[in-house]
Amino acid sequence: MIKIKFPDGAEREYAEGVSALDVAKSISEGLARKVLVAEVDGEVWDGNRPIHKDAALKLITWDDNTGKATFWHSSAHLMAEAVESMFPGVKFWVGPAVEKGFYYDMDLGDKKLTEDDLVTLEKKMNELAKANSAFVRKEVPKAEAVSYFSEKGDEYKLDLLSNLNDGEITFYTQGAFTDLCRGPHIPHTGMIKAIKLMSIAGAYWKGDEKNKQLTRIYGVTFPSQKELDEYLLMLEEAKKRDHRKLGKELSIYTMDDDIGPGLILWMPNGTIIIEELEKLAKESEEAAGYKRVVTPHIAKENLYITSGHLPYYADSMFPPMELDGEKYYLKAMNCPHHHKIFAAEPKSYRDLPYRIAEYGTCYRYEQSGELFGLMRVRCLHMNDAHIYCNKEQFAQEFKAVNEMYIKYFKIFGVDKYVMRLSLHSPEKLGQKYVNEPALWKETEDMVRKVLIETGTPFVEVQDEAAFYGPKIDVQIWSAIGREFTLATNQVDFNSGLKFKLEFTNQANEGETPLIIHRAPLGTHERFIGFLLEHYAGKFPTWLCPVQVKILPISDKFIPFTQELKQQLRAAGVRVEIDERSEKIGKKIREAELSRTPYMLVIGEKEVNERVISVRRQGKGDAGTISIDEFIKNITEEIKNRV
RNA sequence: GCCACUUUAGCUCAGCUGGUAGAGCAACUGAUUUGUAAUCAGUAGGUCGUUGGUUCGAUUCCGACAAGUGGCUCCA
Repeated sequence: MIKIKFPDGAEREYAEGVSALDVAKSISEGLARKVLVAEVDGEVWDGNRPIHKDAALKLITWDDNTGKATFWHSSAHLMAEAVESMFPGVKFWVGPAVEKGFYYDMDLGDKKLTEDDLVTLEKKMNELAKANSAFVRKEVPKAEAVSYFSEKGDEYKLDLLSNLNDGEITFYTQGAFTDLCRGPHIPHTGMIKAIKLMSIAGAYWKGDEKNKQLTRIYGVTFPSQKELDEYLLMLEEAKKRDHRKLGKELSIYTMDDDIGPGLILWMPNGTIIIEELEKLAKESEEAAGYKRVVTPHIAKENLYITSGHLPYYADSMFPPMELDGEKYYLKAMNCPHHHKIFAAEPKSYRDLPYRIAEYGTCYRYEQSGELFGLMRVRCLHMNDAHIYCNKEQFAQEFKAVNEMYIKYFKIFGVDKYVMRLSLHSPEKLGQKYVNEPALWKETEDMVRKVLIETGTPFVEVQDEAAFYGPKIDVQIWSAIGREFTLATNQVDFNSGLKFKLEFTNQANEGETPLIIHRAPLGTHERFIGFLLEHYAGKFPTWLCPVQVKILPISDKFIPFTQELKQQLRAAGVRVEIDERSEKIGKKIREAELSRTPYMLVIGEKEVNERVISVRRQGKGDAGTISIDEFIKNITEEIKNRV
């Protein structure tokens, strides 16, 4: 007999060799039907794998993320089984669970998959699922595994095997399909009740674009049809928040084939939002001691040779234009221009920290496949600034920048974001990163220290730094789940040296400043794209292109509404009148759909009593109020940016 | 840039297997003068993304290109 200890502390005795599923059954049949996998002494195990010694056991169901991941990983095997039955000779690479579902990468030779194939595959998977095939685990000696896949001519699995040792190789078989796999798996295929194959994509082997491109199929599965339906409905809902859809509906921006891909035309509504954001940025930057500068959109090649951008990023810049025997590039970043402003006049330690800011226009030749609405464009406006300081000032400056981020997030009510401390990879020094190991270590430690001291939650990631230094990226997610860097705060120990920037220190010696690159609001493009999705189009009043819509009940009341409009405009409120001879219901409907925060319904009663009836977007009738009081409230709301 | 898919009126979308196109909303005109999410009628609007090819004939079939979409790679 062995002792099994449960998470609640209870202990029960079972025969040696008992499985997690047996244990579940001893508790209840219903539970046993739900158990997908188990944790045995903290290690994830197949539910039907025998336990031979005393152990702590946790039964894992769909409610647990580990359960979902296992379910989806097993689903990937089920899909592979279906694929192999349809396309014998297919070779598989890896098929992991992802955040929502799973994929499997495979080499189908010359066969091109189409969406019709997905439908057929789905059918086949459903059929195979109903067979209730158990996932059977088998430990295999390396030599045997190698010969198995050698016979199949499967170079991909042989590649995986080359990194594994005897004793850690297991095969899993369900039905007619056997795969090299660490496991664990759910008990049997019958638990997979609802299947949806989402898309076909090309994916480079090992994620390297120099390698062969494999076919990747994405799918998602659920233990019930109901959950799949709910998930698909949720996807539909998310699409309604997509900034590309909202941007069109609310006339924020447009694009045009004759202008070019990734080039945004900001319509009047979008421009109002831009101007409000700039106003906010200018206010807070002025308060934080920044000075504003303006620099040109282009510069000579030599600037980017000095900055070191050309060797690293020439491919991401628009090709140069030749003028008077000189090459000029559209700027892809503002920093070199700003460095030249720093260098224009001699600096002493008394001038530091020297902070200059610009809503700079940058052009980046993003790969065509990378463009994505407002989130990834080729012409962008950065909320950019550079802070030149000495090492003693660094912590304070870096901290102040982080505080500005947090202040903005509060204003916009952003709570779902991750601060990512992006570090370099030592093995890529001299390639992706400037070859200054000591400076890398020093600055990375400084940044980490500031984050810890200020209690800012963050995650560390390797190989995400800028080429000139470590950075903090703020990661956010689009409505359809794609991840983006919204804002960035970077340390640069390199450009000061490259541009021979200097200030005279207290000892009357020349010293190179540290530079902080920061863009708390990222770019107009990405930030407004993000805000559209964040607010689902319902901007707070201070950001709204049209803050008040006046809706006269009939033509008779238009003179009064014009008077009202003048008063509101004089108070700095953006206001429009719907003068059409439509019924009030229609005017309200359209004002609601355009997400106008305040609607003022004006009829006979209002004109006679010189009051206004207020309706709030999404909230309905808000009662009657005096004109003065309304103006006082709304201007207060706008001023406080609530 | 790579893989897959898509492109029909301002918008959302119909249009079976080839015989040059339709709806709703929007726009315009007229009627209506309206009390908190769509008043009625009429009019106009499209070389069916561009460009080659197959065909007596292409929105429809095939190719190229462009733009967009889902991924991969990339992302200063």
